[in-house]
Amino acid sequence: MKTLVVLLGPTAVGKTALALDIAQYIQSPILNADSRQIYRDLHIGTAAPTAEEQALVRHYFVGTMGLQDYYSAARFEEDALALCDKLFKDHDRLLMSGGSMLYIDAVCKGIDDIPTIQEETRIMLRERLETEGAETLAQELRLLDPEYYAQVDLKNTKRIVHALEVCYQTGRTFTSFRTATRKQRPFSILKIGLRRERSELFERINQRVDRMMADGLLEEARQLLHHRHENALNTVGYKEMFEVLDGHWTLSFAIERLKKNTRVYAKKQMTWFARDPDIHWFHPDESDAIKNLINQFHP
RNA sequence: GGUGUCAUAGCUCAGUUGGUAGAGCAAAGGACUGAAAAUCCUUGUGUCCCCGGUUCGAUUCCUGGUGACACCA
Repeated sequence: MKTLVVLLGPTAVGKTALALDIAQYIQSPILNADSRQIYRDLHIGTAAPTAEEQALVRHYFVGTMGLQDYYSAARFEEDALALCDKLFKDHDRLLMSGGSMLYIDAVCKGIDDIPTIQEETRIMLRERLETEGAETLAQELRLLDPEYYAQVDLKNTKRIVHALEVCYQTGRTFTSFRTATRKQRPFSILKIGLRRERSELFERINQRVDRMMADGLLEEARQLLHHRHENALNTVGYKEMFEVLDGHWTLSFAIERLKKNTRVYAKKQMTWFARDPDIHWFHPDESDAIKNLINQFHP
């Protein structure tokens, strides 16, 4: 039986270093599950694996997409499964490492099959949102998909817009695509979660932000300024630097906000992962215990 | 050493004409199915510096401490 070992945890907890260790131990490449490190040109701000680290272990899904390319959790599910299928021919165990919650769940549990929304539909809805407002769109959703309207957080405009996109493009309700069934995988999955004391994690986040600044995050953001409206750059680290480059924020204020926003992100990840009963939790220093667990794992 | 001002949430402060208190920041909790590092929701945590006094009742007024700051020596 083939096994996918999934190493997950909040940002800055120490996944990258441990992943290199584990990958070498089980002789696997690393399948990176990170919705931002997958983009080319986002090096410093996403703390992406460096060239040296990538020379030690083969990495997939790092720097493979252009900033303007459309990508999603569903695409990741598809790409990752295809890659697993291929790599399992030569490996009994593969390592996936990352912190993008929905990406990990898409691979481990599956995500509903919903048609990819075409560019025209997306643009049309975006324009209607701007001209007619969220309330009008919400009322329209009430007519087109009353069931989802009753469930959705009506203040979360993104959700409403997406549901309408699906309704328009397919002529079906968004609800009809939402099966919420857990997909079966042709391999077993072992989830290993990394966690630290909150104060310890926050201290690491602060230090990492300081290091990013020293490594030239502001300059990296300056190079990417003309791509700022791409979703790839709607990202902690770059958003704050753009405010500085616009002259809206001082650098020191931006650094404080960047640290805070990273802490909030880490908290959000922990909340998400805490709901998953399949995760085995460890401190990042417990690499021996983690290796033992991997060895003992016989599904 | 003397005089004055201040002492309230993790921080910076407001406030209570005497009925145990609230803003900002920081923080905490949560939702989540195709943009997810996205998007969205909820929450005030407190010996009001300490010992006494006055009072039905003191964080508030008074005496005395302690600490910080300022000015004078």
